[in-house]
Amino acid sequence: MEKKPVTIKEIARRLNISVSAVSKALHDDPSIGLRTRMRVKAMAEELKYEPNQTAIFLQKGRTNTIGVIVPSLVESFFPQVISGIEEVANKHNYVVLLGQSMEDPEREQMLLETMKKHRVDGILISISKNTFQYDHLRKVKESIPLVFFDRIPDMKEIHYVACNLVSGTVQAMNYLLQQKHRVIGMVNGPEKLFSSRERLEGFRQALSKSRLKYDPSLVVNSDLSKESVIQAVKELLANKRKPTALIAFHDNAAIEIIEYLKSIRKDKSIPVVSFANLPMSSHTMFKPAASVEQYPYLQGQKAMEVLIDVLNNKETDQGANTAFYKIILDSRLVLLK
Amino acid sequence: MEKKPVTIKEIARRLNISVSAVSKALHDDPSIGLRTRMRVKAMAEELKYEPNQTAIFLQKGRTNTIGVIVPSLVESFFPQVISGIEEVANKHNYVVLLGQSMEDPEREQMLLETMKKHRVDGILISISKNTFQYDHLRKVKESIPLVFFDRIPDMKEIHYVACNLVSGTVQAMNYLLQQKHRVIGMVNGPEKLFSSRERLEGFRQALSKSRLKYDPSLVVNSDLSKESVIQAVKELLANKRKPTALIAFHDNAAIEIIEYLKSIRKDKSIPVVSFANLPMSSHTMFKPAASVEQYPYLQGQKAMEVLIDVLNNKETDQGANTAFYKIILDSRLVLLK
DNA sequence: TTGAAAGCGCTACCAG
DNA sequence: CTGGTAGCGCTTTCAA
Repeated sequence: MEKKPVTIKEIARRLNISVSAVSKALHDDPSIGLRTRMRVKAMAEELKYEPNQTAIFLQKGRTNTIGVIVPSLVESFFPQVISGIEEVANKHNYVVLLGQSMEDPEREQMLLETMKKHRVDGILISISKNTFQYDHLRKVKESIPLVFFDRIPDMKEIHYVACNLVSGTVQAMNYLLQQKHRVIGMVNGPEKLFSSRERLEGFRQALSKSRLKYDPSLVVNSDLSKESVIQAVKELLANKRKPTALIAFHDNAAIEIIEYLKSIRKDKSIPVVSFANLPMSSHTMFKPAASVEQYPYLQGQKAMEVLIDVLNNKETDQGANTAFYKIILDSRLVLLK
Repeated sequence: MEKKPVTIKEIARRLNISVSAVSKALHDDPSIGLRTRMRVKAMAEELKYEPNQTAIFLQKGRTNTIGVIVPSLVESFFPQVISGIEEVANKHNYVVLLGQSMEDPEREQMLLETMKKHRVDGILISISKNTFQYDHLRKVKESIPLVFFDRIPDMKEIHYVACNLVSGTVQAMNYLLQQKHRVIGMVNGPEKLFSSRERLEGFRQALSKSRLKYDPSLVVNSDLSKESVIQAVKELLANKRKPTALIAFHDNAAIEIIEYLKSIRKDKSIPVVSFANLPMSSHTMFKPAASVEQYPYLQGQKAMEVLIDVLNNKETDQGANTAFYKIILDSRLVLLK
């Protein structure tokens, strides 16, 4: 099941020419005579020669490999992002090294280091929801181009692509406000998460545009576990101003919330709007009334494009590059039939 | 954002010793005096030396990287397999190069070749549902250890791990037979798919054990697209012996089927049993009555373990290894509440 | 038009 | 205990 691979040297030996000639011939270097070029190609073909990439990697100092770190593939948002990444990566001759952090900052750090060791040319990462300390990210950023997507750390001087959740949240709020809801509650994510803060910002903006006042007790943070989400709902329902509509952090949370509301027979009265992390085609029971689409596939494509750009500029520029990509896609509220 | 990396040679130069001494010191080679070993380590630390894996890869002839090819990450079965793979891969210091074939045999071939170029140590693959021609697989198998999982090609002399779908199908049938169904229809997958044939086999075995005769017109193949699945259902319902229960190829198909049956108001009368490819926790409307669990995570773990074994034996054995792993996990029918 | 040689960074073998 | 030295397979000047 294994054969010793043919090398350029072997071809040279058989043809009684030098390795450098072979190398050049294989690359169609004009300085090599057509005749020998042909002979080399023929021999390469015959011997089924395949260049040893690892040697080329060493020589070129690049691996044509990019690392992708996601919190978890189980959240179906990320497979879609990865598909987008893969599409443009392959088109540009890059290959994808995958790692799941499992929402564990230590694993995240370990993955970053492993990928660095493997000399990936760049890394695309969506940080774990428990990552609040960014030293490991900063450290890696010193030596490898990093592009963040979807879950962005609160750092300066980084490249990232994400959805504009502020406007998404505003849209979600407006939808509910239009339906005459005046007391809207929000089950948010971890307080330190960038995207949680964006949601909060949208929440406040929408209220102020409608000349309603912001009541902090109507926004409850959760760690997105089922228990914590339901706990948050309980708190909201116990509020003196009881909300008549809810905004959930994402579809998974929304589903838990709706299931819970149904179980306590509040389903009819309280619509829930959320942020998409599921392919909403799936015929879910406990479906939210509307969801903010975040275009995972597009995010993946964009992130990879950014990385490729950074990689290309790195070759050209000498060091001190101070331009950082901040690509912000517009999210869009989708009503679910 | 980029620094020129420290090499072993640099450390040697600064310490006025040889590179080989440094290399050995770093590896705690006992032949190096404690004193110099310490000095080397200290210097390495100070300079933040990190070994260049690509050089080591070239030298060692292995990359500690394994390729994983799945049809698509969107089918949530595969992310779970990958998680299993990743778990044991990381434990053994391997890293995962990912590729999605998108059910396209040409892309599948392209991915195999790319991974081969990148000199992965081995490949885990679940073939696309349109792959009926195995030349590309055979070719790669010549030079790189291949382990198949879940979707197995009809080839000799391969390693694979899969679920025993025959017994799973028998269980599913028995479940329906116990409920006094005597005319059971099956919406199967592509005829050439190994797993389709296993389902068919289970279908027939169950019937014969119950002393019922097998009626070929009650099994209809589909390509698993929504249209094709619904077409299959229509055919079955139009059969002279109209089935009173159905077995679907997998949950996705089951959902389409149930949705269709509801739309034509047959829902109550026809239970549907399927094979799990969804995390069934998801609160689906149109849920099948029962589903055959296929343990994706476990399959991933086992497949990776097999590969590691093959890899280790390869080092030891000289060529002619004739033992092939065929790991068959038992599937189990799970009733959905 | 071709070849020799240096070197990418590291390991390993063999003398001292 | 330590240091040359010879590669791993390939690219790339620089001479010839």
